[in-house]
Amino acid sequence: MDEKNFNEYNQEEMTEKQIRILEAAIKVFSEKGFEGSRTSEIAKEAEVAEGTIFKYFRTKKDLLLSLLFPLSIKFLKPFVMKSAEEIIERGKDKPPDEVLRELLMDRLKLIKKNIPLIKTVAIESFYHDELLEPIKDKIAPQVINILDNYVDAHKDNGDFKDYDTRLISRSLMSMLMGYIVLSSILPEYFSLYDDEEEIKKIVDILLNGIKR
Amino acid sequence: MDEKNFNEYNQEEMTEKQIRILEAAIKVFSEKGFEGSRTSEIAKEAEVAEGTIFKYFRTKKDLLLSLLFPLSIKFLKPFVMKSAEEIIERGKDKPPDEVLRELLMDRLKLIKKNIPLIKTVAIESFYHDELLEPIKDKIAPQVINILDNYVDAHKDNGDFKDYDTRLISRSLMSMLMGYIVLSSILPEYFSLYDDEEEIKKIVDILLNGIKR
Amino acid sequence: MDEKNFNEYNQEEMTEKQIRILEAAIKVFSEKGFEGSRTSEIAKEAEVAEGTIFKYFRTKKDLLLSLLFPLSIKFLKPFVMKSAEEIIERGKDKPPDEVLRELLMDRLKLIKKNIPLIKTVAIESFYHDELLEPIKDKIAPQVINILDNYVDAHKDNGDFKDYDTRLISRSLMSMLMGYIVLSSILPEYFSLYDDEEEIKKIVDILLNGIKR
Amino acid sequence: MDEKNFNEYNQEEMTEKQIRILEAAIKVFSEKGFEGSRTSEIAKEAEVAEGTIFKYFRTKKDLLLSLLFPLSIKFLKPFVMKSAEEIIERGKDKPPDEVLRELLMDRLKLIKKNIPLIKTVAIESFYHDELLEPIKDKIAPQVINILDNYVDAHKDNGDFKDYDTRLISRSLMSMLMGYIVLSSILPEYFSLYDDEEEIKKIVDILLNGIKR
DNA sequence: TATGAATGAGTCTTCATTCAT
DNA sequence: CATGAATGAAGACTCATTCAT
Repeated sequence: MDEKNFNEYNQEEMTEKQIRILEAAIKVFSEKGFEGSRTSEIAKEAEVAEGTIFKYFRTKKDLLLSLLFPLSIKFLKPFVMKSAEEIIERGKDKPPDEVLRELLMDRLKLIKKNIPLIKTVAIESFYHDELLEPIKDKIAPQVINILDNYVDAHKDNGDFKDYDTRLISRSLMSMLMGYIVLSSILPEYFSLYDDEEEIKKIVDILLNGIKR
Repeated sequence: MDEKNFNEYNQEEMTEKQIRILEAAIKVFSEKGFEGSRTSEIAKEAEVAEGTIFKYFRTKKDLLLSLLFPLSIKFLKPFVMKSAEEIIERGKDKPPDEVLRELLMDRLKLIKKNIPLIKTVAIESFYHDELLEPIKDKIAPQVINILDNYVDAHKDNGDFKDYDTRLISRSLMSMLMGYIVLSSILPEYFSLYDDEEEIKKIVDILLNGIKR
Repeated sequence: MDEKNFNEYNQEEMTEKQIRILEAAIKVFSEKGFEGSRTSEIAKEAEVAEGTIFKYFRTKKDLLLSLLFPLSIKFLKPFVMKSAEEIIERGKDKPPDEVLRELLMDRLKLIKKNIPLIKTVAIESFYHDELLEPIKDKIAPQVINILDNYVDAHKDNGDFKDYDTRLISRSLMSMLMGYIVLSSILPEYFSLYDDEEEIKKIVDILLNGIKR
Repeated sequence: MDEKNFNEYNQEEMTEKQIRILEAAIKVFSEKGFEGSRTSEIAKEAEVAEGTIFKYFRTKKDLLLSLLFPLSIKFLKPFVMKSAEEIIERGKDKPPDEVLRELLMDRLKLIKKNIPLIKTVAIESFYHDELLEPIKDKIAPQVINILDNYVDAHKDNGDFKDYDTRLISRSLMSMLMGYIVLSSILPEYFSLYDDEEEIKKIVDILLNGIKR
């Protein structure tokens, strides 16, 4: 990274070895944290020599910042593709709860497939501004924009109440994140049903509230 | 810590210097992460010699584990004191939305006052089982128990629907956590109103949902 | 060392750098003692970076324990090779005093060439059981066995009196060690003649005693 | 010590606490070596506060050098008192082997009672010239002088052969030291009989040799 | 006089990074 | 390109020594 911003990586010029290193880094970083990880362990995990890492990534920090690339590839791309339009399009002939369930279920699966990557980027962004900035500037806007569009569409067609759009978007994210985080850290307390059932109840509460 | 479990620390046998070190550790750990923090910096922050840290805390890791003590003191004690009974008691002559607002507002203030401590313990518990265990065994049960009691009381008197108690508790936590985390990381997107107003809307959504 | 016992080192798999470190360690340890030595000084003496030491020897203690290898190589191997048989063989056509002189002279030269190594291992074995054990189990038995064989042969052919074999072996060692130690620490008192002459007199006393 | 030479200590101006510290130091030094010993452990052993040690001995090194005082008190004084004259006096009406046995037995007991002190001073004198010098200049001459006198007396009256006096003295020391050191380090090999019997055989060999 | 809390210089050891092969 | 031996700066931790009480 460094001078190049992470978009420049979008060219699929990554060698197989480079990808292996990046994936090893995701694994090790997510298990030990960035500072707690050793380049030697990443090298072993990637089955390359330690020196090879530094052929592709100038520093260990570079390796961390480069995680933004797989993050946007794996996470953002499908997010964007299955975009608001599509969801709303299909939503026209379905009740809003069903659409919302589909949407959250889809995101849940996507997140669960990429927990180590997301966990690492999320946590390390607290400590490294160089990581936080691109998230703020590139990734968050896209995610938020899609959610906002979805919410706006439902507000427009009268499905949702007239809350601030962003408040509703945040509520969706909160409920999904809360489920993922709490049920994974404290499964004995918070892992109640299977994902399908959980999402159903979450959507129910989100739409109708808990008050009788 | 060592052999004693953290409850044994409840005796206020801490010297002023020990407290200063612990507070410096909270500050530095929360800014740099545990592994990224230097004992030299903690010493400077606490205005003690580096060696003094190790008089009180045998290792740097010990210092981390000792954060469980202020966590339970600062965070759990008032949580327990303003207990379910009190809340429900006062709740009898008030509408449930007002009670819930008070409850969340109170927790929000408490959390916001202790962000660095909570952030550190939360994040580092991913990487240090010795930290996770006491949280799972001692702290989480107490917090969850109080919430559950509150929710059960409202279910019993017909205020809340008949969802699984734990699901409702989790929803309360999710919405509060989601607000705190998202509005602090991405304030330009998610810091919408002042805390008072935010809590009001969060409670409104929780109770009544977003569906028109 | 670690799990492997020191015999496994017998493969000459040592790099030149490893040997240089070991020799530097012998020098510095013998001058300052193990605890009084600094790894930084050993590194300088070996002309390697301090970190390099720890590539080959996991800890400073490991470096000490590894001295057993050169000790058995340099000291035991020739001891064993010029073995009892050879000495006795040659002894057949020579008077016993001449043979004993040759034997002690030979050992004296060997010891004097390796004073720093022997001194270090001897002294540090007081303080480190991991060092003492292999000496007791591997090295001492071999040395003693050779001496015993030599003594027994002379007892058998009537040269020596019928003392306990081990008593005679010990007397040989005592007289040699006593000479080496006393004449090196207090040369002004105990360095009387040259080695050749000293050994001659020592053998004379050992064989015939001091009583007129 | 430092400026004062160790004779100045001869004034029995030592407090009970000072003595306790010195004895604790002997114990700990002999078990761990000087550099391997901690002043904290010596303080605990002496049942005084750590700071108290430094009231009496300016530095840890001072504590080591001060061992010369008990060494000369405990070891030299009786050596000198039961002096050559006395031994020779009594020796007049006894055969020389009996006298030698008594002499060595007496020294053996004295040494065995003070092993930790002697071991420490002996070993540390390799590494600290400040310790070696007084030994060379004050202690060794006295011990050697007594031995020499004893040997000379026996040479004069025709008991001993006409070897160099110092050579005979050294042989006595070597045989005694060799027995003590070897039978304590490798008792399974070299601890053959009880002290009385050992000394008898040692004297026998010294006087008459091993040759038939 | 005796204490022991506090100090900080000094130690071993780790680990990201370099570079000759 | 890839390697991995070598580096040395930096870190956690120790411990002799000081000093206020």
